[in-house]
Amino acid sequence: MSVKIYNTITRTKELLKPIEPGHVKLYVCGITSYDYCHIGHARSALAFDMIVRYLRYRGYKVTYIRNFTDIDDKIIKRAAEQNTTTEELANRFIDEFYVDMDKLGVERPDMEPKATEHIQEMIDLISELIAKNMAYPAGGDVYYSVNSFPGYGKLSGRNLEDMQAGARISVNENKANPMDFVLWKASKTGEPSWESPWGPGRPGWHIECSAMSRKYLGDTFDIHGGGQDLIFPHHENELAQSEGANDKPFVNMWIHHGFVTIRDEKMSKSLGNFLTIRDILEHYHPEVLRFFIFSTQYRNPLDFSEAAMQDAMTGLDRLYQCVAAVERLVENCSDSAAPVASGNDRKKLDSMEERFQKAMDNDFNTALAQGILFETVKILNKILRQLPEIPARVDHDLLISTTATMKKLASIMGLLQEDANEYLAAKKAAMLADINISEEEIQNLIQERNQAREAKDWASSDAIRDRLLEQGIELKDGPEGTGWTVKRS
RNA sequence: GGCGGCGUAGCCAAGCGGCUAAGGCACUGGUCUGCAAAACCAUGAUUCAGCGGUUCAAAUCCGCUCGCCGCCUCCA
Repeated sequence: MSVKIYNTITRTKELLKPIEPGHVKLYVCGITSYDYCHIGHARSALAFDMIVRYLRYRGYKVTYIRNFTDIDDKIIKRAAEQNTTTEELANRFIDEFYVDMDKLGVERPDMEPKATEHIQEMIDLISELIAKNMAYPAGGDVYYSVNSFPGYGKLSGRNLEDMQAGARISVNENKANPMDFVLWKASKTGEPSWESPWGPGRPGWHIECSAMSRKYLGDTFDIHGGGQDLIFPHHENELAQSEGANDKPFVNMWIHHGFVTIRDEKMSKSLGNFLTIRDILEHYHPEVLRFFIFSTQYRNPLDFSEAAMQDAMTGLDRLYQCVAAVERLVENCSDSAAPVASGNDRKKLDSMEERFQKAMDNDFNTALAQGILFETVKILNKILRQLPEIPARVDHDLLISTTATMKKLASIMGLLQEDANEYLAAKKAAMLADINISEEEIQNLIQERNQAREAKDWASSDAIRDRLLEQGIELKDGPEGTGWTVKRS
Protein backbone atom coordinates (compact mmCIF):
# COMPACT_ATOMS: atom_id res chain seq x y z
CA MET A 1 0.00 0.00 0.00
CA SER A 2 1.48 3.26 -1.02
CA VAL A 3 -1.01 6.07 -0.95
CA LYS A 4 0.65 9.45 -1.18
CA ILE A 5 -1.13 12.49 0.15
CA TYR A 6 -0.27 16.16 0.00
CA ASN A 7 0.17 17.29 3.58
CA THR A 8 -0.57 20.97 4.09
CA ILE A 9 1.67 21.35 7.10
CA THR A 10 4.79 20.04 5.35
CA ARG A 11 3.70 21.19 1.90
CA THR A 12 4.84 17.95 0.35
CA LYS A 13 3.30 14.68 -0.67
CA GLU A 14 3.88 12.04 1.94
CA LEU A 15 3.26 8.36 2.21
CA LEU A 16 0.23 7.58 4.31
CA LYS A 17 1.36 5.69 7.40
CA PRO A 18 -1.49 5.24 9.84
CA ILE A 19 -0.54 5.29 13.49
CA GLU A 20 -2.35 2.01 13.91
CA PRO A 21 -1.27 -0.01 10.88
CA GLY A 22 -4.10 -0.51 8.42
CA HIS A 23 -6.48 1.80 10.26
CA VAL A 24 -6.87 5.42 9.17
CA LYS A 25 -8.50 7.88 11.54
CA LEU A 26 -9.96 10.88 9.79
CA TYR A 27 -11.66 13.97 11.11
CA VAL A 28 -13.28 16.45 8.77
CA CYS A 29 -14.86 19.78 9.61
CA GLY A 30 -18.47 19.65 8.58
CA ILE A 31 -20.98 22.38 8.03
CA THR A 32 -22.34 25.11 10.21
CA SER A 33 -26.01 24.38 9.80
CA TYR A 34 -28.00 27.55 9.26
CA ASP A 35 -28.78 27.45 5.54
CA TYR A 36 -28.94 25.21 2.50
CA CYS A 37 -25.64 23.87 1.26
CA HIS A 38 -23.98 25.14 -1.88
CA ILE A 39 -21.74 23.46 -4.41
CA GLY A 40 -18.70 24.28 -2.33
CA HIS A 41 -20.08 22.16 0.48
CA ALA A 42 -20.82 19.46 -2.06
CA ARG A 43 -17.21 19.47 -3.16
CA SER A 44 -16.02 19.06 0.39
CA ALA A 45 -18.40 16.20 1.16
CA LEU A 46 -17.66 14.51 -2.16
CA ALA A 47 -13.91 14.90 -1.88
CA PHE A 48 -13.79 13.17 1.47
CA ASP A 49 -16.40 10.63 0.42
CA MET A 50 -14.09 9.71 -2.45
CA ILE A 51 -11.03 9.65 -0.21
CA VAL A 52 -12.71 7.36 2.29
CA ARG A 53 -14.02 5.07 -0.43
CA TYR A 54 -10.58 4.87 -2.02
CA LEU A 55 -8.79 4.14 1.23
CA ARG A 56 -11.29 1.38 1.96
CA TYR A 57 -10.87 0.02 -1.55
CA ARG A 58 -7.15 0.00 -0.83
CA GLY A 59 -7.76 -2.20 2.17
CA TYR A 60 -7.63 0.31 5.00
CA LYS A 61 -10.09 0.37 7.80
CA VAL A 62 -11.23 3.98 8.04
CA THR A 63 -12.84 5.70 10.97
CA TYR A 64 -14.37 8.83 9.56
CA ILE A 65 -15.73 11.57 11.80
CA ARG A 66 -17.43 14.68 10.52
CA ASN A 67 -18.95 17.18 12.90
CA PHE A 68 -21.87 19.56 12.80
CA THR A 69 -21.44 23.05 14.15
CA ASP A 70 -24.89 23.63 15.53
CA ILE A 71 -24.20 26.66 17.70
CA ASP A 72 -22.47 29.86 16.61
CA ASP A 73 -23.10 33.53 15.85
CA LYS A 74 -24.63 32.95 12.44
CA ILE A 75 -27.04 30.38 13.78
CA ILE A 76 -28.09 32.66 16.61
CA LYS A 77 -28.61 35.54 14.23
CA ARG A 78 -30.55 33.49 11.71
CA ALA A 79 -32.71 31.88 14.37
CA ALA A 80 -33.60 35.32 15.74
CA GLU A 81 -34.53 36.49 12.24
CA GLN A 82 -36.76 33.50 11.73
CA ASN A 83 -38.22 33.72 15.17
CA THR A 84 -37.14 30.25 16.13
CA THR A 85 -34.64 28.55 18.41
CA THR A 86 -31.08 27.84 17.42
CA GLU A 87 -31.75 24.19 18.05
CA GLU A 88 -34.73 24.04 15.72
CA LEU A 89 -32.92 25.98 13.01
CA ALA A 90 -29.74 23.94 13.24
CA ASN A 91 -31.58 20.64 13.20
CA ARG A 92 -33.74 21.70 10.31
CA PHE A 93 -30.71 22.44 8.16
CA ILE A 94 -28.99 19.27 9.27
CA ASP A 95 -32.01 17.43 7.91
CA GLU A 96 -31.78 19.43 4.68
CA PHE A 97 -28.09 18.63 4.52
CA TYR A 98 -28.91 14.94 4.64
CA VAL A 99 -31.47 15.35 1.88
CA ASP A 100 -28.74 16.77 -0.35
CA MET A 101 -26.11 14.26 0.71
CA ASP A 102 -28.42 11.32 0.14
CA LYS A 103 -29.24 12.54 -3.33
CA LEU A 104 -25.55 12.86 -4.05
CA GLY A 105 -25.00 9.36 -2.71
CA VAL A 106 -22.55 10.55 -0.07
CA GLU A 107 -21.93 7.81 2.44
CA ARG A 108 -22.46 8.69 6.07
CA PRO A 109 -19.35 9.10 8.19
CA ASP A 110 -18.95 6.67 11.06
CA MET A 111 -19.91 9.38 13.49
CA GLU A 112 -21.32 12.88 13.17
CA PRO A 113 -21.00 14.57 16.51
CA LYS A 114 -22.77 17.84 17.18
CA ALA A 115 -21.08 20.64 19.05
CA THR A 116 -23.97 21.16 21.45
CA GLU A 117 -23.76 17.56 22.58
CA HIS A 118 -20.13 17.95 23.64
CA ILE A 119 -20.16 21.05 25.80
CA GLN A 120 -18.74 19.22 28.80
CA GLU A 121 -15.78 17.92 26.78
CA MET A 122 -15.08 21.47 25.63
CA ILE A 123 -15.30 22.87 29.14
CA ASP A 124 -12.86 20.19 30.28
CA LEU A 125 -10.44 21.06 27.53
CA ILE A 126 -10.66 24.78 28.27
CA SER A 127 -10.08 24.10 31.95
CA GLU A 128 -6.94 22.15 31.12
CA LEU A 129 -5.65 25.03 29.04
CA ILE A 130 -6.34 27.50 31.82
CA ALA A 131 -4.57 25.22 34.31
CA LYS A 132 -1.54 25.21 32.03
CA ASN A 133 -1.62 28.98 31.72
CA MET A 134 -2.36 28.77 28.05
CA ALA A 135 -5.75 30.36 28.39
CA TYR A 136 -7.25 33.02 30.61
CA PRO A 137 -10.74 34.09 31.56
CA ALA A 138 -11.63 37.74 31.04
CA GLY A 139 -15.01 39.35 31.47
CA GLY A 140 -16.94 36.11 31.23
CA ASP A 141 -15.03 35.04 28.12
CA VAL A 142 -12.07 32.72 27.98
CA TYR A 143 -9.24 33.37 25.55
CA TYR A 144 -6.41 31.27 24.25
CA SER A 145 -3.06 32.92 24.68
CA VAL A 146 -1.25 32.52 21.39
CA ASN A 147 2.04 33.53 22.97
CA SER A 148 1.89 30.47 25.20
CA PHE A 149 2.16 28.15 22.22
CA PRO A 150 5.50 28.43 20.41
CA GLY A 151 4.25 26.55 17.38
CA TYR A 152 1.47 29.00 16.65
CA GLY A 153 1.39 29.63 12.90
CA LYS A 154 3.15 26.44 11.84
CA LEU A 155 0.22 25.08 9.87
CA SER A 156 -0.61 28.22 7.93
CA GLY A 157 3.02 29.31 7.59
CA ARG A 158 2.67 32.59 9.38
CA ASN A 159 4.29 34.13 12.36
CA LEU A 160 2.73 36.29 14.98
CA GLU A 161 4.56 39.46 13.99
CA ASP A 162 3.38 39.27 10.38
CA MET A 163 -0.14 38.57 11.47
CA GLN A 164 -0.26 41.48 13.81
CA ALA A 165 1.22 43.80 11.22
CA GLY A 166 -1.64 43.19 8.84
CA ALA A 167 -4.24 42.48 11.44
CA ARG A 168 -7.77 43.35 10.55
CA ILE A 169 -8.98 42.22 13.87
CA SER A 170 -11.21 44.53 15.78
CA VAL A 171 -9.82 45.68 19.08
CA ASN A 172 -11.12 43.77 22.03
CA GLU A 173 -10.12 45.12 25.39
CA ASN A 174 -10.50 41.72 27.04
CA LYS A 175 -7.71 40.25 24.98
CA ALA A 176 -4.13 40.32 26.22
CA ASN A 177 -2.90 39.93 22.65
CA PRO A 178 -4.99 40.94 19.65
CA MET A 179 -4.32 37.51 18.08
CA ASP A 180 -5.71 35.65 21.06
CA PHE A 181 -8.92 33.87 20.14
CA VAL A 182 -12.01 33.00 22.10
CA LEU A 183 -12.54 29.57 23.64
CA TRP A 184 -15.65 30.41 25.60
CA LYS A 185 -18.02 33.27 24.97
CA ALA A 186 -20.20 34.81 27.65
CA SER A 187 -23.76 34.79 26.42
CA LYS A 188 -25.87 37.88 26.08
CA THR A 189 -29.36 37.81 27.43
CA GLY A 190 -31.71 35.75 25.33
CA GLU A 191 -28.91 33.79 23.70
CA PRO A 192 -28.60 30.08 24.26
CA SER A 193 -26.13 29.33 27.00
CA TRP A 194 -24.56 26.58 29.03
CA GLU A 195 -23.31 26.72 32.58
CA SER A 196 -19.56 26.83 32.98
CA PRO A 197 -16.93 27.69 35.59
CA TRP A 198 -16.73 31.13 33.89
CA GLY A 199 -20.43 31.79 33.92
CA PRO A 200 -23.15 31.09 31.39
CA GLY A 201 -21.93 31.07 27.82
CA ARG A 202 -21.20 29.03 24.77
CA PRO A 203 -18.11 27.56 23.17
CA GLY A 204 -16.00 29.28 20.56
CA TRP A 205 -15.88 27.71 17.14
CA HIS A 206 -12.41 26.20 17.23
CA ILE A 207 -12.66 24.39 20.54
CA GLU A 208 -15.41 22.05 19.41
CA CYS A 209 -13.25 20.26 16.87
CA SER A 210 -10.39 19.87 19.34
CA ALA A 211 -12.75 18.41 21.94
CA MET A 212 -14.68 16.12 19.63
CA SER A 213 -11.72 14.80 17.69
CA ARG A 214 -9.98 13.98 20.96
CA LYS A 215 -13.01 12.18 22.27
CA TYR A 216 -13.51 10.01 19.21
CA LEU A 217 -10.05 9.67 17.69
CA GLY A 218 -7.63 10.32 20.51
CA ASP A 219 -4.94 12.91 21.17
CA THR A 220 -3.15 12.16 17.93
CA PHE A 221 -4.78 10.89 14.79
CA ASP A 222 -3.92 10.43 11.14
CA ILE A 223 -5.73 12.93 8.97
CA HIS A 224 -7.61 16.13 9.53
CA GLY A 225 -9.41 17.64 6.59
CA GLY A 226 -11.43 20.59 5.42
CA GLY A 227 -11.54 23.41 2.92
CA GLN A 228 -8.53 25.59 2.26
CA ASP A 229 -10.26 28.49 3.93
CA LEU A 230 -10.15 26.63 7.22
CA ILE A 231 -6.35 26.52 7.36
CA PHE A 232 -6.34 29.85 9.09
CA PRO A 233 -7.59 30.55 11.61
CA HIS A 234 -9.71 27.47 12.31
CA HIS A 235 -7.21 24.65 11.95
CA GLU A 236 -4.30 26.68 13.20
CA ASN A 237 -6.26 27.34 16.36
CA GLU A 238 -7.40 23.76 16.75
CA LEU A 239 -3.81 22.68 16.52
CA ALA A 240 -2.77 25.21 19.14
CA GLN A 241 -5.54 24.09 21.49
CA SER A 242 -4.98 20.38 21.11
CA GLU A 243 -1.21 20.33 21.19
CA GLY A 244 -1.27 22.90 23.96
CA ALA A 245 -3.53 20.74 26.10
CA ASN A 246 -2.24 17.29 25.18
CA ASP A 247 1.47 17.95 24.70
CA LYS A 248 1.34 15.54 21.78
CA PRO A 249 1.23 16.00 18.04
CA PHE A 250 -2.36 16.71 17.02
CA VAL A 251 -2.54 15.18 13.55
CA ASN A 252 -0.03 13.71 11.15
CA MET A 253 -1.54 14.90 7.90
CA TRP A 254 -3.70 17.82 6.89
CA ILE A 255 -5.79 17.58 3.75
CA HIS A 256 -7.31 20.77 2.37
CA HIS A 257 -9.38 20.87 -0.76
CA GLY A 258 -9.72 23.80 -3.15
CA PHE A 259 -12.71 26.02 -3.71
CA VAL A 260 -15.48 26.01 -6.20
CA THR A 261 -15.40 29.30 -8.05
CA ILE A 262 -17.78 31.08 -10.36
CA ARG A 263 -16.13 33.20 -13.00
CA ASP A 264 -12.92 32.56 -11.12
CA GLU A 265 -14.20 34.03 -7.89
CA LYS A 266 -14.67 32.03 -4.76
CA MET A 267 -18.23 30.92 -4.26
CA SER A 268 -19.35 32.05 -0.85
CA LYS A 269 -22.23 33.19 1.20
CA SER A 270 -20.68 36.59 1.74
CA LEU A 271 -20.19 37.23 -1.97
CA GLY A 272 -23.67 35.94 -2.66
CA ASN A 273 -22.48 34.14 -5.79
CA PHE A 274 -23.39 30.67 -4.71
CA LEU A 275 -25.59 27.97 -6.14
CA THR A 276 -27.17 25.48 -3.81
CA ILE A 277 -26.85 21.77 -4.29
CA ARG A 278 -30.55 21.50 -4.89
CA ASP A 279 -30.44 24.23 -7.54
CA ILE A 280 -28.03 22.06 -9.44
CA LEU A 281 -29.81 18.77 -8.87
CA GLU A 282 -32.94 20.26 -10.31
CA HIS A 283 -31.22 20.38 -13.66
CA TYR A 284 -28.59 17.70 -13.50
CA HIS A 285 -28.28 14.12 -12.43
CA PRO A 286 -26.24 13.82 -9.20
CA GLU A 287 -23.58 11.84 -10.99
CA VAL A 288 -23.09 14.72 -13.42
CA LEU A 289 -22.18 16.92 -10.48
CA ARG A 290 -19.87 14.21 -9.16
CA PHE A 291 -18.29 13.80 -12.57
CA PHE A 292 -17.76 17.54 -12.80
CA ILE A 293 -16.26 17.79 -9.33
CA PHE A 294 -13.87 14.91 -9.91
CA SER A 295 -12.75 16.22 -13.28
CA THR A 296 -10.24 18.36 -11.38
CA GLN A 297 -7.84 17.18 -8.71
CA TYR A 298 -9.28 18.06 -5.30
CA ARG A 299 -6.67 20.66 -4.37
CA ASN A 300 -7.13 22.83 -7.46
CA PRO A 301 -9.80 25.45 -7.84
CA LEU A 302 -12.80 24.31 -9.80
CA ASP A 303 -14.69 26.86 -11.86
CA PHE A 304 -18.38 26.20 -12.13
CA SER A 305 -20.27 27.03 -15.31
CA GLU A 306 -23.17 25.70 -17.31
CA ALA A 307 -20.73 24.85 -20.09
CA ALA A 308 -18.60 22.81 -17.72
CA MET A 309 -21.67 20.95 -16.49
CA GLN A 310 -22.69 20.24 -20.07
CA ASP A 311 -19.24 18.83 -20.76
CA ALA A 312 -19.52 16.69 -17.67
CA MET A 313 -22.88 15.40 -18.75
CA THR A 314 -21.61 14.54 -22.22
CA GLY A 315 -18.69 12.71 -20.71
CA LEU A 316 -20.79 10.75 -18.26
CA ASP A 317 -23.22 9.80 -21.02
CA ARG A 318 -20.33 8.44 -23.01
CA LEU A 319 -19.35 6.18 -20.14
CA TYR A 320 -22.90 4.99 -19.62
CA GLN A 321 -23.47 4.39 -23.31
CA CYS A 322 -20.47 2.16 -23.44
CA VAL A 323 -21.61 0.17 -20.42
CA ALA A 324 -25.09 -0.14 -21.91
CA ALA A 325 -23.65 -1.39 -25.18
CA VAL A 326 -21.63 -4.09 -23.44
CA GLU A 327 -24.61 -5.13 -21.37
CA ARG A 328 -26.64 -5.50 -24.54
CA LEU A 329 -24.33 -8.32 -25.64
CA VAL A 330 -25.99 -11.67 -25.54
CA GLU A 331 -24.53 -14.83 -24.10
CA ASN A 332 -24.37 -16.34 -27.54
CA CYS A 333 -20.72 -16.54 -28.50
CA SER A 334 -18.33 -18.86 -30.21
CA ASP A 335 -15.26 -20.71 -29.01
CA SER A 336 -13.84 -20.99 -32.47
CA ALA A 337 -14.33 -17.45 -33.80
CA ALA A 338 -11.20 -15.36 -34.18
CA PRO A 339 -10.92 -12.68 -31.48
CA VAL A 340 -10.97 -9.06 -32.62
CA ALA A 341 -9.27 -7.55 -29.58
CA SER A 342 -5.63 -6.91 -30.38
CA GLY A 343 -2.85 -7.83 -28.02
CA ASN A 344 -2.27 -4.16 -27.32
CA ASP A 345 -5.91 -3.53 -26.53
CA ARG A 346 -5.98 -6.49 -24.22
CA LYS A 347 -2.85 -5.30 -22.46
CA LYS A 348 -4.26 -1.85 -22.01
CA LEU A 349 -7.51 -3.20 -20.61
CA ASP A 350 -5.73 -5.63 -18.32
CA SER A 351 -3.64 -2.82 -16.85
CA MET A 352 -6.59 -0.50 -16.28
CA GLU A 353 -7.00 -1.15 -12.58
CA GLU A 354 -3.30 -0.88 -11.94
CA ARG A 355 -3.10 2.44 -13.77
CA PHE A 356 -6.17 3.67 -11.97
CA GLN A 357 -4.58 2.83 -8.63
CA LYS A 358 -1.39 4.56 -9.57
CA ALA A 359 -3.34 7.72 -10.38
CA MET A 360 -5.35 7.58 -7.18
CA ASP A 361 -2.36 6.66 -5.04
CA ASN A 362 -0.85 9.93 -6.14
CA ASP A 363 -2.88 12.27 -3.96
CA PHE A 364 -6.23 11.08 -5.29
CA ASN A 365 -5.78 12.20 -8.87
CA THR A 366 -9.37 11.74 -9.97
CA ALA A 367 -8.81 13.76 -13.14
CA LEU A 368 -6.24 11.25 -14.32
CA ALA A 369 -8.44 8.41 -13.11
CA GLN A 370 -11.27 9.67 -15.28
CA GLY A 371 -8.89 9.82 -18.21
CA ILE A 372 -8.10 6.13 -17.68
CA LEU A 373 -11.81 5.34 -17.68
CA PHE A 374 -12.17 7.12 -21.02
CA GLU A 375 -9.22 5.32 -22.54
CA THR A 376 -10.89 2.10 -21.50
CA VAL A 377 -14.19 3.12 -23.02
CA LYS A 378 -12.50 3.96 -26.27
CA ILE A 379 -10.98 0.50 -26.55
CA LEU A 380 -14.23 -1.15 -25.48
CA ASN A 381 -16.13 0.76 -28.15
CA LYS A 382 -13.56 -0.19 -30.75
CA ILE A 383 -13.90 -3.87 -29.93
CA LEU A 384 -17.69 -3.61 -29.83
CA ARG A 385 -17.74 -2.09 -33.27
CA GLN A 386 -15.60 -4.82 -34.77
CA LEU A 387 -17.48 -7.66 -33.14
CA PRO A 388 -19.00 -10.14 -35.57
CA GLU A 389 -22.55 -11.33 -35.13
CA ILE A 390 -21.40 -14.25 -33.03
CA PRO A 391 -18.42 -12.93 -31.11
CA ALA A 392 -15.49 -14.95 -29.90
CA ARG A 393 -15.87 -16.02 -26.30
CA VAL A 394 -12.58 -14.39 -25.32
CA ASP A 395 -13.74 -11.04 -26.64
CA HIS A 396 -17.09 -11.39 -24.98
CA ASP A 397 -15.55 -12.26 -21.65
CA LEU A 398 -13.02 -9.47 -21.93
CA LEU A 399 -15.75 -6.92 -22.52
CA ILE A 400 -17.85 -8.17 -19.66
CA SER A 401 -15.04 -8.39 -17.13
CA THR A 402 -13.51 -5.04 -18.10
CA THR A 403 -16.87 -3.35 -17.74
CA ALA A 404 -17.35 -4.88 -14.31
CA THR A 405 -13.94 -3.62 -13.24
CA MET A 406 -14.65 -0.22 -14.72
CA LYS A 407 -17.86 0.06 -12.74
CA LYS A 408 -16.07 -0.97 -9.58
CA LEU A 409 -13.41 1.69 -10.06
CA ALA A 410 -15.92 4.35 -11.06
CA SER A 411 -17.83 3.64 -7.88
CA ILE A 412 -14.96 5.14 -5.89
CA MET A 413 -16.01 8.44 -7.39
CA GLY A 414 -19.64 7.43 -7.05
CA LEU A 415 -20.00 7.14 -10.82
CA LEU A 416 -21.73 4.49 -12.95
CA GLN A 417 -23.79 3.47 -9.95
CA GLU A 418 -27.02 3.21 -11.88
CA ASP A 419 -28.09 0.60 -14.31
CA ALA A 420 -26.86 1.99 -17.61
CA ASN A 421 -30.07 1.45 -19.51
CA GLU A 422 -32.14 2.95 -16.74
CA TYR A 423 -29.83 5.93 -16.51
CA LEU A 424 -30.08 6.59 -20.22
CA ALA A 425 -33.82 6.02 -20.28
CA ALA A 426 -34.40 8.26 -17.29
CA LYS A 427 -32.29 10.95 -18.84
CA LYS A 428 -34.19 10.72 -22.06
CA ALA A 429 -37.49 10.93 -20.24
CA ALA A 430 -36.35 13.89 -18.19
CA MET A 431 -35.18 15.74 -21.24
CA LEU A 432 -38.30 14.85 -23.12
CA ALA A 433 -40.33 16.39 -20.33
CA ASP A 434 -38.49 19.66 -20.96
CA ILE A 435 -39.60 19.90 -24.57
CA ASN A 436 -42.96 20.12 -26.14
CA ILE A 437 -43.39 16.78 -27.81
CA SER A 438 -44.60 13.38 -26.73
CA GLU A 439 -43.01 10.04 -27.33
CA GLU A 440 -46.03 8.98 -29.34
CA GLU A 441 -45.72 11.93 -31.68
CA ILE A 442 -42.10 11.09 -32.21
CA GLN A 443 -42.87 7.48 -33.01
CA ASN A 444 -45.56 8.53 -35.46
CA LEU A 445 -43.22 10.87 -37.24
CA ILE A 446 -40.53 8.23 -37.37
CA GLN A 447 -42.98 5.86 -38.96
CA GLU A 448 -44.05 8.45 -41.47
CA ARG A 449 -40.43 9.18 -42.26
CA ASN A 450 -39.56 5.53 -42.67
CA GLN A 451 -42.35 5.16 -45.20
CA ALA A 452 -40.89 8.08 -47.11
CA ARG A 453 -37.47 6.50 -46.85
CA GLU A 454 -38.71 3.25 -48.24
CA ALA A 455 -40.15 5.16 -51.16
CA LYS A 456 -36.76 6.87 -51.38
CA ASP A 457 -38.50 10.17 -50.94
CA TRP A 458 -35.49 11.74 -49.29
CA ALA A 459 -36.90 15.22 -49.36
CA SER A 460 -39.89 14.32 -47.20
CA SER A 461 -37.78 12.08 -45.02
CA ASP A 462 -35.24 14.80 -44.34
CA ALA A 463 -37.97 17.33 -43.76
CA ILE A 464 -39.35 15.20 -40.96
CA ARG A 465 -35.93 14.69 -39.49
CA ASP A 466 -35.18 18.40 -39.61
CA ARG A 467 -38.51 19.16 -38.05
CA LEU A 468 -37.79 16.82 -35.16
CA LEU A 469 -34.30 18.17 -34.77
CA GLU A 470 -35.72 21.64 -34.49
CA GLN A 471 -37.75 20.38 -31.55
CA GLY A 472 -34.67 18.82 -30.02
CA ILE A 473 -35.07 15.24 -31.20
CA GLU A 474 -32.16 13.71 -33.01
CA LEU A 475 -32.77 10.59 -35.08
CA LYS A 476 -30.36 7.73 -35.54
CA ASP A 477 -30.88 5.14 -38.23
CA GLY A 478 -29.32 1.85 -37.26
CA PRO A 479 -29.52 -1.76 -38.35
CA GLU A 480 -32.30 -2.34 -35.84
CA GLY A 481 -34.41 0.56 -37.01
CA THR A 482 -34.55 4.20 -36.14
CA GLY A 483 -33.71 5.36 -32.65
CA TRP A 484 -33.75 8.83 -31.22
CA THR A 485 -32.18 10.93 -28.52
CA VAL A 486 -33.04 14.25 -27.03
CA LYS A 487 -30.58 16.92 -27.88
CA ARG A 488 -30.10 19.63 -25.33
CA SER A 489 -30.49 23.07 -26.78
C1' G B 1 1.82 44.86 3.47
C1' G B 2 2.55 39.29 5.11
C1' C B 3 1.72 34.13 3.62
C1' G B 4 0.19 30.49 -0.11
C1' G B 5 -1.41 28.74 -4.91
C1' C B 6 -1.98 28.99 -10.13
C1' G B 7 -0.68 30.34 -15.56
C1' U B 8 -0.07 23.54 -20.44
C1' A B 9 -3.78 23.33 -27.63
C1' G B 10 -10.36 27.09 -28.95
C1' C B 11 -12.32 25.52 -23.80
C1' C B 12 -11.56 22.03 -19.49
C1' A B 13 -7.54 19.15 -17.54
C1' A B 14 -3.24 15.38 -16.35
C1' G B 15 1.97 15.70 -16.04
C1' C B 16 6.16 16.40 -9.89
C1' G B 17 13.93 15.89 -14.05
C1' G B 18 14.67 11.61 -19.14
C1' C B 19 9.99 6.83 -23.34
C1' U B 20 5.86 10.03 -29.10
C1' A B 21 3.36 16.52 -23.48
C1' A B 22 -2.72 11.68 -20.86
C1' G B 23 -7.83 12.28 -21.26
C1' G B 24 -12.59 15.03 -22.10
C1' C B 25 -15.43 18.80 -24.86
C1' A B 26 -15.48 21.58 -29.40
C1' C B 27 -13.45 21.75 -34.60
C1' U B 28 -11.78 19.40 -39.30
C1' G B 29 -11.06 15.04 -42.72
C1' G B 30 -12.16 9.72 -43.42
C1' U B 31 -15.05 4.89 -42.56
C1' C B 32 -20.31 3.79 -41.91
C1' U B 33 -25.08 6.06 -43.89
C1' G B 34 -29.59 7.60 -49.39
C1' C B 35 -27.84 12.02 -46.61
C1' A B 36 -27.22 12.45 -41.41
C1' A B 37 -26.53 11.03 -36.15
C1' A B 38 -23.82 7.67 -32.93
C1' A B 39 -19.36 4.88 -32.96
C1' C B 40 -14.51 4.11 -34.81
C1' C B 41 -10.00 5.93 -37.44
C1' A B 42 -7.03 10.26 -38.41
C1' U B 43 -5.49 15.36 -37.62
C1' G B 44 -4.13 19.53 -33.83
C1' A B 45 0.74 22.24 -28.46
C1' U B 46 8.56 21.58 -32.26
C1' U B 47 5.93 23.38 -27.18
C1' C B 48 4.11 24.20 -21.58
C1' A B 49 2.86 33.05 -19.42
C1' G B 50 7.85 35.73 -20.45
C1' C B 51 13.10 36.14 -19.58
C1' G B 52 17.51 34.19 -17.45
C1' G B 53 20.04 30.15 -14.71
C1' U B 54 21.23 24.90 -12.85
C1' U B 55 21.73 20.04 -15.49
C1' C B 56 24.24 15.41 -20.24
C1' A B 57 18.73 16.23 -19.94
C1' A B 58 13.33 20.99 -17.50
C1' A B 59 6.48 22.02 -18.65
C1' U B 60 8.76 19.76 -14.38
C1' C B 61 14.36 22.53 -10.09
C1' C B 62 16.25 27.94 -8.96
C1' G B 63 15.83 33.44 -9.76
C1' C B 64 13.39 37.61 -11.80
C1' U B 65 9.17 39.90 -14.57
C1' C B 66 4.01 39.91 -15.99
C1' G B 67 -1.08 38.16 -15.16
C1' C B 68 -4.92 35.69 -12.20
C1' C B 69 -6.74 33.64 -7.55
C1' G B 70 -7.02 32.53 -2.28
C1' C B 71 -5.96 33.28 3.11
C1' C B 72 -4.67 37.12 6.80
C1' U B 73 -12.69 38.79 9.42
C1' C B 74 -17.50 34.29 9.16
C1' C B 75 -16.67 30.83 5.22
C1' A B 76 -16.11 24.16 2.35
